[in-house]
Order: sequence, then structure tokens, then C-alpha cells
Amino acid sequence: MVFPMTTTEGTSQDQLPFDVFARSCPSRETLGHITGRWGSLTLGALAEDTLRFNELRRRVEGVSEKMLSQTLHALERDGLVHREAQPTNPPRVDYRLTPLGREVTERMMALIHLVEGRMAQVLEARERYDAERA
Amino acid sequence: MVFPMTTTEGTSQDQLPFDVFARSCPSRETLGHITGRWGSLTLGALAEDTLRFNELRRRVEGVSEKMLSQTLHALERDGLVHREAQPTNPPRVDYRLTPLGREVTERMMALIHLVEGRMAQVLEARERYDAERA
DNA sequence: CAGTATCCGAACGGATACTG
DNA sequence: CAGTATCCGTTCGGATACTG
Repeated sequence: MVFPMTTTEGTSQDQLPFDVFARSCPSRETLGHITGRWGSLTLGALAEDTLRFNELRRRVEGVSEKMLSQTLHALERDGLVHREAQPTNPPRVDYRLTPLGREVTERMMALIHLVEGRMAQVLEARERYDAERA
Repeated sequence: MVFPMTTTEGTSQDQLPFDVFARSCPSRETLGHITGRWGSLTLGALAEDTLRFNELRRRVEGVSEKMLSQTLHALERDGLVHREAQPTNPPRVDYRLTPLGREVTERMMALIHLVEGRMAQVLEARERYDAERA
């Protein structure tokens, strides 16, 4: 299957042109940016607020400058995050979700909240699993 | 903050005991298994069907035996996937989602479908981004 | 403040060979 | 078929130092 680099308007095929299960579909890369170790947390941190670089660093505990920078670049390039630099001194840069980013983050937060809410169950499952092969 | 290793029933605190934004909250690890490179696709593959090991390998294009095995173990330990081995020859092992796994996968698929449906927009954003610094 | 550049160890992950 | 074991290159990612 070939993945179009432009929109598919004008075509009338029923099957979706993008499929994350396909090895080289670009949607897999974008899903990677969103679900990656720092991607999901960065989007989540921006879910409620516009934040500055170091505010993000504090909110996403454990992320390094390098990784946060990389993550933001990837999300900005994919059109999920908007970067706005004020030409002041000291510099001030605000990051916020784009409309597309908000859609994506809504679903990601639904997943995150479910996981947080079911962690007790997960920890029980782990104990059972570990006990069975002890 | 200390994360409880048991359920929190009986407490009446308003704040959630688990928080993925906290550096050492175990929910971050589980979210990692779910959103990891192969975790999301493995769950997605099991969304509709019970599948055998090699069926999964074919469905999740590009995954190696090693990674699929690791991924399934992690998901099984977290109580998201159930493994059922028939003691036949040749061996037959079926993997299917647990009820918890189905809840998680529902949300993950909502995210995946959104991303697939918005990829044209993402690719446009990338072209704009790349053009601006060419 | 908001990053970039470099170094370097750790973890990821693919290929291959092997086992029950 | 359903895995495990090993090798080994690639990438991830943290610490540190530096720039505008």
C-alpha cells in the first residue's frame, strides 16, 4: 500500500488510507510522538494551561531539557503544539495545544485517567502473576 | 507522595493516589506498557479477535518475536491480556484481552482512529514546518 | 529564561540460532 | 507452533557545559 502525501479528497474509497498496523504508514510515527515516553506527558501537561519551557519541565517530572526540547519539536512539527516566542529579554516562549492537539490530548487524557483509576487492579494482577511463578 | 500497594477503599481523600506526572508513580510504568512502541499495536490487534502468537506477529507488522514476547509478558503481568495455553502438539496459545484490557484498548483505539483520521492534517503541518526553515 | 552541543552509558530492539 | 537465548548495532536519554 502506498500512503498519500496529500489529502485524499476526490477519492471515494471506503478503506482508510492510513493504518498504524502497516509497517511504513506515517501514522505510526505520529502515534509514536503522541504516545512516546515524554509525548503523552507533555501533551497532558498542556491540556489545561499554556505553559513556558521551564514550567513544562517542572510539571513533567523527570524530563531532561534535551528530551523536552526534542519532544516539543516533534509535536510542533506534527501540528499538535503551537510555539510562540516573545522577543523580550529575558526570552519568553509559550507552548499551547493547537485545535488538533486538543483533540488528540482529550483522548490521551481519557486513557491516562482510566489507567490511574485502575492501578490498584493492575498492582493486584502483578502480585498474582509474580506469585504464580515464585 | 507515597503510592499505595493496595487498594484505597476505606479512604475518603479527594486527590487521586496515582499520578502519571509524578516521577515514580507506578502508573507511569503501566502507561508505558500500554503506549509503548509495540504495546499499543498489540492491544489494538487483540481488540477484535483472540489471536495466537504468530497471528499477532503477522498483524502487528514489523514486530520481532522477541519484542512481541516481551510486550505480551508485560501486558499479561499488568492484567490487560490473558494467555491461555492448550497442552496440544503442536502447542496452541491464545491471547485475548481481559475486561480491564478491553477498557484500556477502547480508549487506545479511540486515539489511534483519531490519529489515522487526521494524518492528512499532520502531513500538511509538517510540510509547513519544514518549509519555514528551508 | 530558553534553549543547543557534546559526551557517554543504558536500554531498546532486530537477526539469528536454538529448544520443547 | 511458540517461544527462549545470545549477539550486537542503534537509539534513547541523562549529565554537563555552553550560548543568546
